[in-house]
Amino acid sequence: MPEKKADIHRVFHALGDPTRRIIMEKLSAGPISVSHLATPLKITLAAVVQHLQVLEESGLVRTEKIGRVRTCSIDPVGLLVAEQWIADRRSTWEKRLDRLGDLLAESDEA
Amino acid sequence: MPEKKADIHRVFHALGDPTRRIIMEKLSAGPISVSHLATPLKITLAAVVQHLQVLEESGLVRTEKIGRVRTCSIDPVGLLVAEQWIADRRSTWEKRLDRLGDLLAESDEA
DNA sequence: TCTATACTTAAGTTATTGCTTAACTATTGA
DNA sequence: TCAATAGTTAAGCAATAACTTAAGTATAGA
Repeated sequence: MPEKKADIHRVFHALGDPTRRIIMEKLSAGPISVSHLATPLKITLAAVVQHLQVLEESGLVRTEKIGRVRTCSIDPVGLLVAEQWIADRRSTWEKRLDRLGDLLAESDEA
Repeated sequence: MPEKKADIHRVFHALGDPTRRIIMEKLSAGPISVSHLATPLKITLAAVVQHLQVLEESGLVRTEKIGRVRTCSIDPVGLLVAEQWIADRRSTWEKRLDRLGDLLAESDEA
């Protein structure tokens, strides 16, 4: 069973590593096997597998093993969680600016 | 001069730390001084200052020192950079699914 | 002017991460 | 059946990151 938690902490921690972001960029173009994923990266297959574990546990990547080949693909859940957190911050921040604008407009009228 | 690079690496690395995300959450409610920011956190003021440096260098936070008080606030640039990266991945991934859907529809017609 | 406040900076320690090597399992194809 | 392929897992190492302490500077208020 795939470890899918997708809590904010796991997701942002996973995205914090540059190699894992490169993996995400590759995967957004379409599903690919572990060794094909590893080839252009200058690290060992074992290291790639470890990154994939982190990505899968955070809900950013889904994998399925058929025969001896594990195929990896984007799991939209993780990206959604991250997108949502950022949107929440921006929205709170923007609402505050709006209220500030209203207050300034009011004081202009006076 | 404030170090504002806002490259993807800096931004995601900065957001990868839970304490820094708590700082961002606090700041989205409005500007606040360094020591007010530090009070609820269970780390020293020096540690908070270090986190703020990372956040400022990544373009996620802006600070201004007036007198002896440094006031911190959200810098939307950093959040935009992160949001954009995620949106790009999702969009590429979704477009691929659409093409896949078209192909399946075509093969249904045949 | 003198003291408290609000940071700032440097140095050192500890914990976490990313990586490698190496030995292993499971599957495929000749 | 036997070798090559594809991935797994554990152990250990080295770099980085987060944090602390401690000593400093600059400003505010009495």
